[in-house]
Amino acid sequence: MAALEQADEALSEDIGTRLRMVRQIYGLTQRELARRAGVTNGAISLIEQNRVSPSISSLKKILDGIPLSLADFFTLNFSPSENVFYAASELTEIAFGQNISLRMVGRSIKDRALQMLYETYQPGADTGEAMLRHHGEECGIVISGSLIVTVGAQEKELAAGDAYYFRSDIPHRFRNPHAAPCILVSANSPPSF
Amino acid sequence: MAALEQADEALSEDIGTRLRMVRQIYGLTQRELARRAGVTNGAISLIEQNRVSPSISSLKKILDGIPLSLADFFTLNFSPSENVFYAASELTEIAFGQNISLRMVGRSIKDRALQMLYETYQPGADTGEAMLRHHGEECGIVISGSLIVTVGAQEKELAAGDAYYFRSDIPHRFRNPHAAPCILVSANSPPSF
DNA sequence: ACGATGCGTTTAGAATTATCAACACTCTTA
DNA sequence: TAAGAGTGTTGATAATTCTAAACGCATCGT
Repeated sequence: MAALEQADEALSEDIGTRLRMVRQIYGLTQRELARRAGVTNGAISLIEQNRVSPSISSLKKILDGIPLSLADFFTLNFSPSENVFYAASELTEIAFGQNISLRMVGRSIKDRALQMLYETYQPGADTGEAMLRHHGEECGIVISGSLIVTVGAQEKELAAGDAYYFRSDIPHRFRNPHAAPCILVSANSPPSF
Repeated sequence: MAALEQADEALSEDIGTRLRMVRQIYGLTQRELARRAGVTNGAISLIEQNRVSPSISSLKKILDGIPLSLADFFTLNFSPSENVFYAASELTEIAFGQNISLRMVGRSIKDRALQMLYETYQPGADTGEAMLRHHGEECGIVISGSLIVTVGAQEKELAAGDAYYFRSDIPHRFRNPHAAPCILVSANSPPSF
């Protein structure tokens, strides 16, 4: 995990760091990767420390053990800045009215295809009669409390554990007429904000 | 020129053939590339014959002499199947109403995006021996007169109706050594000015 | 015809990289 | 705490790659 803290500027030409990152991202030890690739663990150690510059054939053998192509190895962005895990406190809050809290997962990620929100609807919260519409698709699942969801002509009260999935360009609305708050986790693609 | 006839299936893992193709496409000899890269011509010869598997450091030094990044070297498609030259008869006609004829250059080329220029080359005009290079792709078609076009190691005299399409970072040159002016319609992407 | 020039290839030896086995270190577990 | 299995690192040696200089073969100009 420690190596994942490395700066990503190193990735461009620092083959050793790049290999180490890739290996760790794939959850392999030097010995396990060496065994799969048919090379020695020492060789991988030396390469990762940039004490040698591997031949293409060696590097290819190693990457085959992951497996990963040479093109992908040099092309892909293995930057650790794209975190996998986010603590609850790391979700970024997005203002949306007074009674509604939207907390986004992985706000800093660029060029993504998916957006996930942790939504809290206080009693009386309502996205409004002027139904929401945008491109893409979205889905969600109610965690606690209950919520009335309107999609086009359909309307349903969803309780904890219930879920939905619809095309976002169908007009939709969320409201919580109950005394208890409602918590919902939703995802939509592509991101709407 | 002969090596350009190689099949493109060879490109995937055959580093030697891939290097030779790239070198020839860029119009360099083994010795010239070796001089630029700071390696010996013998090394390049051995690599191109796949008699050795170069170290990353060596390969990088060589590619720096072109110049070309490792990522591009493994990623880019240098397949000769993407023709550079198209005879007038090879332009594909696209129907567009009754009075309009559209003749497209390089119909088979995928994933492109470009913009177009109308160019006139007076007698003696020459973009110069210090070959042009920039990012993107460009193509063109000669309207009247004729023009000598050099792209990497390839050179051809294009007459009215003939055309070209190539990646702009391959050094290129246009000249009109004739007595009559030459009119050319060209397109490039992204726009260089 | 001829030498001069330029091309890719080849070979012996210097330089670099990979292997094998041992080492130091951190965990886990008895 | 001590044994055992896990990890990454290191040193001597074997294997591979790179260099330097020559070779054979074309092409060009005189």
